[in-house]
Amino acid sequence: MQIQIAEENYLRVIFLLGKSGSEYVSTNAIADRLHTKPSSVTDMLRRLSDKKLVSYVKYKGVKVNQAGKTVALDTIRKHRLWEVFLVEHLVFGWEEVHEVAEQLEHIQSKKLIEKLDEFLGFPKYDPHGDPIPDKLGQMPKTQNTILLSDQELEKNCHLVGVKDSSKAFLTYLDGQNIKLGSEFHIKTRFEYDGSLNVLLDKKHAISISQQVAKNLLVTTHE
Amino acid sequence: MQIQIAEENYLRVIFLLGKSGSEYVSTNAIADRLHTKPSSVTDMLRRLSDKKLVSYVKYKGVKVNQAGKTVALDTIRKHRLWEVFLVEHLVFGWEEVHEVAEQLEHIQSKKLIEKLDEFLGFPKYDPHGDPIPDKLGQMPKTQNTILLSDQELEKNCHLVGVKDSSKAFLTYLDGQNIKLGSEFHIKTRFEYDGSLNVLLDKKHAISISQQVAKNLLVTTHE
DNA sequence: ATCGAAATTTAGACACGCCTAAATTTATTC
DNA sequence: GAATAAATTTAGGCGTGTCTAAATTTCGAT
Repeated sequence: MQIQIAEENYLRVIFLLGKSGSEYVSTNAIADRLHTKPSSVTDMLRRLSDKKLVSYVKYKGVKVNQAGKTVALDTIRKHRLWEVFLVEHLVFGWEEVHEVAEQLEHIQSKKLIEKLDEFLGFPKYDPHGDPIPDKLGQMPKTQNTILLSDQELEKNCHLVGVKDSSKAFLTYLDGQNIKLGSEFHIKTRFEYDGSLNVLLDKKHAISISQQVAKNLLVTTHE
Repeated sequence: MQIQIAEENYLRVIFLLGKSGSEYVSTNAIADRLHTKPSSVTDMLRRLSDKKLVSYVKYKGVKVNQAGKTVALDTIRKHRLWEVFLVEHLVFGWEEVHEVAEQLEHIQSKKLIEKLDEFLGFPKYDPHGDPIPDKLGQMPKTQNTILLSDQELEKNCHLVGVKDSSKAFLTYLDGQNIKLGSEFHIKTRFEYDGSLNVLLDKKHAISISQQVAKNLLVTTHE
């Protein structure tokens, strides 16, 4: 059974929106994410259901099943490995890679992806800190992380990921000189709006809104 | 006007089969090269003709026109740059790269291809010795080359390209330890069948059939 | 110049993946 | 619990790209 490019895209998104396939995902959520219409999504869900890649319950939602999860993880692996390539070797910014990786992830060649993995030095995380499944679909053990908004005052921690990978958010972080690995040290937390005064990389004193702090994943301990 | 992936493929093949667009190409030739049926080719030629990318004369053949040539050259550029990447950085054999490059060539991102070109060091030739157009569609000046079958006896020359890039031929060359840059020195030419006794890379005495020699492009002088 | 073979095109069909508009189901609110 | 709003599905249609079978055109040989 041949799996089409669009099908791979849907499976990846259903898997991710459904928290690794554990929850049902709504038609509208998928349509938003893929920039298509809900009716198109319904069409595709019927097809994926016919191919036994998802569990689809009309009017309720959809979930990947075992076969669909395998395809989704494989697609995510390819997507994230290409993102690493683009950032580390072609000098793309982390806010630019998603669109291109969305095309590259559909190249069909087992050998290509294994060689790429090797070329990249078997990376465990992509440029946004998201984990890269291995060739068997196993995710690396996730580090102990908390949101910067939940971090205590006067402790050091490092950025290991972002919850929001939108271009807008990543561009904002670029502007503030915040990147993966950056060190944060919270000096003040304002109860009024939850915003923080932070010392970034021991050098820059900056202010961070709660909205932003809730999308930054940092190490729990120094 | 949006150009589809399949259309890019057809244009590339029409351009190449028609000697850089200078000759009309037959429906069957295209069908063979793309592994489709002649009737499918006819359908596509009508579409490409409607889009003014080719000159198509029913029952006679098809030729790329100026607009089509631009698309073809751009596609060839992408195809050959990816081939260089696969061979130089991912350690693919030159006989393996065509299929994968045929997928990669359709990734749409101007920035990607310019960054890739830079990463590769602006190569002028692909792993088969074929020239890579620059971003304006200009081909590098071709070196003075002749076929090994036309080379004189007792002269040194080097392999700079192959006329036949089929997997079968390239695999044969691999087996004989013949690669781009290999040095040839013809010791004997047998008039009977045109086969050659050759000293390869100053080390190996091998015999080469006329059929093979007619597909090897070598430098004219040492 | 004509007959038969080969090449090519036409006709009709189908899978994929998307759309709009209308109908249906589910959720919410009074 | 009936009315309205929101979410979802159905119906019907369209462009892309392929196919098989049948019709047409061109080419080659006598």
